[in-house]
Amino acid sequence: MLEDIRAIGRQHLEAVGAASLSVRAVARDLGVVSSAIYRYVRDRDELLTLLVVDGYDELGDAVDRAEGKVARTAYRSRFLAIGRAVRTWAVAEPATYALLFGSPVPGYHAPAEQTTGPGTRVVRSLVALWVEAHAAGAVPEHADAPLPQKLARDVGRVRREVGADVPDALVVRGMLAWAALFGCVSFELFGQYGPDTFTAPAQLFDRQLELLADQLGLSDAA
Amino acid sequence: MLEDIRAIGRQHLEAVGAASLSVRAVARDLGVVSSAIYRYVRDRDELLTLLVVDGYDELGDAVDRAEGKVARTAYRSRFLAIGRAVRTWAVAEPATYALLFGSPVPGYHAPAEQTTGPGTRVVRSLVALWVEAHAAGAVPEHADAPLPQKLARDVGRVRREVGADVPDALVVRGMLAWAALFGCVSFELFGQYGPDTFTAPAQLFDRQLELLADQLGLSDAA
DNA sequence: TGTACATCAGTGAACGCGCGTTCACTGATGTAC
DNA sequence: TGTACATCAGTGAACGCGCGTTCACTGATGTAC
Repeated sequence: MLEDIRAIGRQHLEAVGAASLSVRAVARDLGVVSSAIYRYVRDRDELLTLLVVDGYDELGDAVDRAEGKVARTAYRSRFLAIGRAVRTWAVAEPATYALLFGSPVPGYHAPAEQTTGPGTRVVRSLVALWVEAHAAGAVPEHADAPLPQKLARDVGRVRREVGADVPDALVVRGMLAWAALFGCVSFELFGQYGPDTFTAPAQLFDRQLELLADQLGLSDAA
Repeated sequence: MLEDIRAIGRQHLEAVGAASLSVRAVARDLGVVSSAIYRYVRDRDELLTLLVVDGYDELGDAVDRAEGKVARTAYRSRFLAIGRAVRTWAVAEPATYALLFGSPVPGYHAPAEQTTGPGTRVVRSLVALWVEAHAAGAVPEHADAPLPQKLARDVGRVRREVGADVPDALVVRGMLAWAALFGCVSFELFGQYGPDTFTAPAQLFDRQLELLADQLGLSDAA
């Protein structure tokens, strides 16, 4: 039943968007009276949380699966695999992607306890990849200028939080790659390129990914 | 009056988001009966369009102003100025930014005639910058692999549309920089970095911009 | 095998709400003579 | 200066709608003896 709610919630997300997602409409499509939903879900917000967590997990699974097909030490290929998996999943589930990475839903605040775990799977995969690549010497030492004080402190905190023992420059370049990766996906999905501009968006994205890998200096062999 | 509608519409956008923007609520805050709005605006959709166009224009103005303070031939600085102006405006107007660059509003389709002009101002500024920089030799010839066929055709069409006589590699790198720039802004504004992660997001963004400029090989002097 | 009972998924009516949009209207303002 | 008229911004009632949430309820299912 919860499974059905999730599935139909997804469909409605696709049809009307998160802000207009309605308990009653989901119930209707479930063939059940609207109040019945409240047996499974406290709130409209909890329904949204369900979809958020579900989405993050699906994305995380897709990324793990794609990454699993590549040799652990093929760092550059792993990065490309992760990126492509993100895009592929996003194209298949645009509404859920929008829920996770688009504009925040006004009035809804994802509960951190349920959400941060699944919500950080992709970035944790990326961090693990960079840490391993750095340890293996598959990423060069970047001669970037030292960071301004505040940023250095922030980056230090981030490094400690994720337990990543890599240089500042790599953290910053990693964050750029991460944000840029999702930026490319969002641009495509949210229609920023305009209609009919790209007949082969996957090819464009692939190139963008390669450039991001270049920017990190990521190579496959150690 | 239209001016007041715009201003209050903006406030509501901030408060409740585009999907829940309501003609009645705007009228209420205007101190006017709800039907009065229809004297100025055909539709709820036209109200949204008003805000979209207004937002694009404000952003475009901000970008132009920032770019104007930098010497035309200081290509790298011009790029940084554009990027910073985008972020600054977005931070000041997060809801309008979300309307323009976040998830599409379900059920609303921006009318191309009114929207594409203002909506492409930033990217046209970027393209102009790259074309000039390339002509001046302030951007290197990138030794990127040739594009796959479909992408090459797409890129060719884009180049023709915008009248930019630059190599394929620069077009692709430019599109990455464009998407990445907005990706960084969206990540910050949409809360992807998590709360309290960056005390100095502007410094992070600045670094990301520099890296994007590096990736293009943009330099100031010709 | 048969009865008594508890559980609990789903019902249906009701609450109070805000929404977009229409329509005939009022009444102040400004123009023409 | 004074009157007649047109314009048109704003009114207020009404339409039909869907929403989230509550609450006492029904009735099938499963368990205990």
